[in-house]
Amino acid sequence: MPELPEVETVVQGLKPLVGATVMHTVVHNPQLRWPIPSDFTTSIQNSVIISLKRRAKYIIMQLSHDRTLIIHLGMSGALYLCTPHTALKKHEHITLTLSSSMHLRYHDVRRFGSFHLLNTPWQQHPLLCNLGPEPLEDSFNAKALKNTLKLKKRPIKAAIMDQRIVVGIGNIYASEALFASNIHPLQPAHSLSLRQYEQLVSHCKRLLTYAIKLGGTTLKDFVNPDAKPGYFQQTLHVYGREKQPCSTCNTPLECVRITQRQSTFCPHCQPLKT
DNA sequence: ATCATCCCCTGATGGC
DNA sequence: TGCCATCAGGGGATGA
Repeated sequence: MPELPEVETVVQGLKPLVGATVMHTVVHNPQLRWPIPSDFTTSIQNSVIISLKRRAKYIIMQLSHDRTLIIHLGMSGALYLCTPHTALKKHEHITLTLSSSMHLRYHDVRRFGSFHLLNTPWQQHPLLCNLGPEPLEDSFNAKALKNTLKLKKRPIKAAIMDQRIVVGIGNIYASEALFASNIHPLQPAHSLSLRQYEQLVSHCKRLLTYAIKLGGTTLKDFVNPDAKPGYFQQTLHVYGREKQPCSTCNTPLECVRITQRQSTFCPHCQPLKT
């Protein structure tokens, strides 16, 4: 599934499209996370792609005439380039024909992704105006995070997966960062020491940076909607490893549900401190 | 205001 | 082999 590093990789891979014009658009299935409005195809026609960037897990495509296309890949979304002759796959919902005569296709099995075409500044959009800091920027640091969460009783794992607290940390990175920091996922956020926040922040940054670096292997395959980074297979210590021995102490890993998400942890290495 | 819970969707998986 | 139930998950909507 696309996490922050994969979205970053997709954005880098789409950079060659800057300068291209959207000649023609076909919406094969408008039923995504939010329905694509019927005027989408005419509204985006003849737009020039000015720039591409990432904010949280959103792809921000700046277009001519002060329009912005915001794409979220949801759980299973993928963007890839192909020729017009490439057969349409089952879950391809949108095709953009570009001036380079290439197709940019959106593929999304579970349709949790979204397309929004804006004519207002994207920073003001309801979905983006309350986002927390980027985890790799200096504004995400131990002191600021501890201050933000000093009165919050919710589990630390729920807090760091909250978009308003910090963006881009999904279930995998939250689980792995907490394991690396020896923090129990149910630990109330306000009860963490500054030292623990320093560990947590630094491991979040380290894991995301490492995954972005490995995203390079995804980059060359990004035309393949089924491409999965080797990162997922290789370096996970707790995610998806319930009942398997801890890589540090061999204690069987345990699993709790936090905000409807599986949260695997080592009961020995990640003690709950009361 | 703050949280936990529900829900959207499909493919993979497991039980029978 | 087929059929059904269960589950995963980002994150907005809902309700306590």
